[in-house]
Amino acid sequence: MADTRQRLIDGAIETIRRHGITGTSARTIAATAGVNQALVFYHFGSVHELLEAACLAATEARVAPFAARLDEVADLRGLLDLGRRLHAEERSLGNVMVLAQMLAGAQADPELAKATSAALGLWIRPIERVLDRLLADSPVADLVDTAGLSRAVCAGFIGLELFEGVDPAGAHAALDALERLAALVDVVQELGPVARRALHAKLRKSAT
Amino acid sequence: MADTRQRLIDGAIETIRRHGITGTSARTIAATAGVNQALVFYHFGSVHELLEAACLAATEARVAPFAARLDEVADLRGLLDLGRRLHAEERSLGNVMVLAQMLAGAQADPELAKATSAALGLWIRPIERVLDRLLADSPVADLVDTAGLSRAVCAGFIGLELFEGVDPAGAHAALDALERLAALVDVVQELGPVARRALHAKLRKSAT
DNA sequence: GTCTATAACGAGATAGAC
DNA sequence: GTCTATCTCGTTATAGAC
Repeated sequence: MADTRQRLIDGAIETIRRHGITGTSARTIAATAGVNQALVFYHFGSVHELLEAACLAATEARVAPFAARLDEVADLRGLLDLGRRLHAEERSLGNVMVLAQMLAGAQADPELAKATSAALGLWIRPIERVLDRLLADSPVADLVDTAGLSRAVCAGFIGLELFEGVDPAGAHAALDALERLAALVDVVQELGPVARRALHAKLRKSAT
Repeated sequence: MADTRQRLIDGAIETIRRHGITGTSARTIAATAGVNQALVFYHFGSVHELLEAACLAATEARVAPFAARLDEVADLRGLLDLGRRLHAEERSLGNVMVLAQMLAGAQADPELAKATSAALGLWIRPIERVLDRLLADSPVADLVDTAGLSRAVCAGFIGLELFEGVDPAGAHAALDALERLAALVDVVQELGPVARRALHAKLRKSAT
């Protein structure tokens, strides 16, 4: 059957989610997928290459519906709402956890690093686009780097996901705190023209 | 010698930094430490327990001088400067990387999770203290949760550290973007009383 | 394409000499 | 306290039957 490839990809993702990168091997993946261990090497050549393929495929599948919802966001408040919903969904569907584990494994492995970076890019690009759109006419527009900010958001999600694994209550408090901080930017956006100009001048001065 | 324990602890940290959690074993640790592999089990009982001890010891050693410097910070701008210096130092000394790897391994392992959470607490508590101190008389004081914010900062550092392993330029851009965002809070802090009251009222309204 | 069998090796852990 | 030797198991990967 041609869907053995797919079963292996799904099995790889599920194994990373359940046992982490340290508990992921050709045997554990094959057991999860319900296929023979040797098929990992027949179809993908190595565990490595299977992980790379699985990481990219799973991320693509997860980003696609998210990107569509991003395009419907009208303001920063809506973006925060979407972010919280996404975070809740990720706790069960778990693509962020997979990326975090891949990222950990990639630190000492240039090949994994390349694949993981590509997968991360799938999240980063749509987030950067929506930030560009929403901050276009903001008083902080020319002082905020959306390319950097989108990467910071992704890094934050990953850090929080790992944090949640060892301290769920702490991670929840952290997310709440970040939302309130982001609300600050939202409030600044809605300030009157006088306040905006004052703030703008101050920001310019402090941006050196 | 009694310093074999210490050599193993140092070797464990160095091994995690060099080979990640996936490349860390009794054998690789012993090789790095220059001692016999069996001594891991004689001194610590298991690789697991060695990792827990090493993680806590290394974090304590790294946090102690940092906590002293935190107490000397006078304002938010100074805190940001210290954060950037810390980040640069961490790239070479690497305690954050160790924590990130431990965190990844802890996701599927309750015992490691407990030790890692304890080590993270060593970073979180002094950060929370300085945030409490600096934001005490800020217009956003009662709208910012310093407990959550300190955890978000730590999670962010860890996410950025992992990010840097696969995309150094992107991680750098992310850090810059975050600093500019934090500067926004700093600017708000220095607003005049009229603007502060206006902002405060808006924040209150939007905090529901 | 899928299976069994197996090679070659590294893992955690222990026993026992020194 | 440190070493060698060893046990048992899981790991990647391949060879070859079907």
